[in-house]
Amino acid sequence: MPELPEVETIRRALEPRLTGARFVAAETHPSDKFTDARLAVGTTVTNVGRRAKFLLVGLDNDHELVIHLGMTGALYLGDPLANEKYVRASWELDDGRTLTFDDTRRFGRVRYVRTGDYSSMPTLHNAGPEPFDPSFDGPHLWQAVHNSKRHIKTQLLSQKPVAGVGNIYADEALWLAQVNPAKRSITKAQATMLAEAITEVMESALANGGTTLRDYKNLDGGEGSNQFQLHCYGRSGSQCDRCATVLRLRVLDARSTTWCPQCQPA
DNA sequence: GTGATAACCTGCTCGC
DNA sequence: TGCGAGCAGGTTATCA
Repeated sequence: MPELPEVETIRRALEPRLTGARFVAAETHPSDKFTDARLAVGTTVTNVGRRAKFLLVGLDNDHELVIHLGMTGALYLGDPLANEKYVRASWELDDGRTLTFDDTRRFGRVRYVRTGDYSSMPTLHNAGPEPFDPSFDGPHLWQAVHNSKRHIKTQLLSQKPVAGVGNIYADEALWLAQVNPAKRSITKAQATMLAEAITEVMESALANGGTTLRDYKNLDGGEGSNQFQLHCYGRSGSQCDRCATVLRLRVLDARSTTWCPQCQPA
């Protein structure tokens, strides 16, 4: 499930290889989620950026392709995929290569928008600061969450306090900051610890090339290695690395959530 | 405006 | 072995 570190890993690999290439043809799945991909035909890629979990492919006509990988999306650049069963969009480039968007569950999407106009994508439009942005710190996080009555984890997943956090890194950051995911209010001190934890787990995951649990693949089809560094997510029933208490699992706002009842008291 | 919930999807796991 | 149910989860739409 690509979150910020996974999308950024893909972006870093994609930008030098795709910039300057021209889209000469495109084919898509008939779903409205993907048909925008055809609108890029005839344009040239000027840059590849990222905001939150969205890839932003800049084009030379003042437009962008906005690509969200959803749960199972992956991009490949090179020859067309041998197995086209789950190909949702593919672009033929002027140098003979093919950019392929493969997405088994079809949770991903492709949009063609004016550069910077994300009004049709509310999550992107309203996304908070990046975790590596100097403006993201404890005071900002506390200010963003302290008036809400929602669970702190649910607020993180909303992308509004900070961009790019998904279920894996939300669990990891809350564990690192020793904050219970079901809390509906946190102190300023906890907000500072949580902001630092979010930045730390994101930096670590990025350095490890992302987390591959099931579906995530980088641009070359390889896997990340951050799954070997996880302390909390997916480890329910195992002992906490900090206090040896058995980690618990619950469903919080329809999201599986792992936490340590000792380190992260309610 | 805010919060809660359903829908979208399909491969995988588990129990019978 | 085969079948069905349940689960995984990011974003959007809808309703209260």
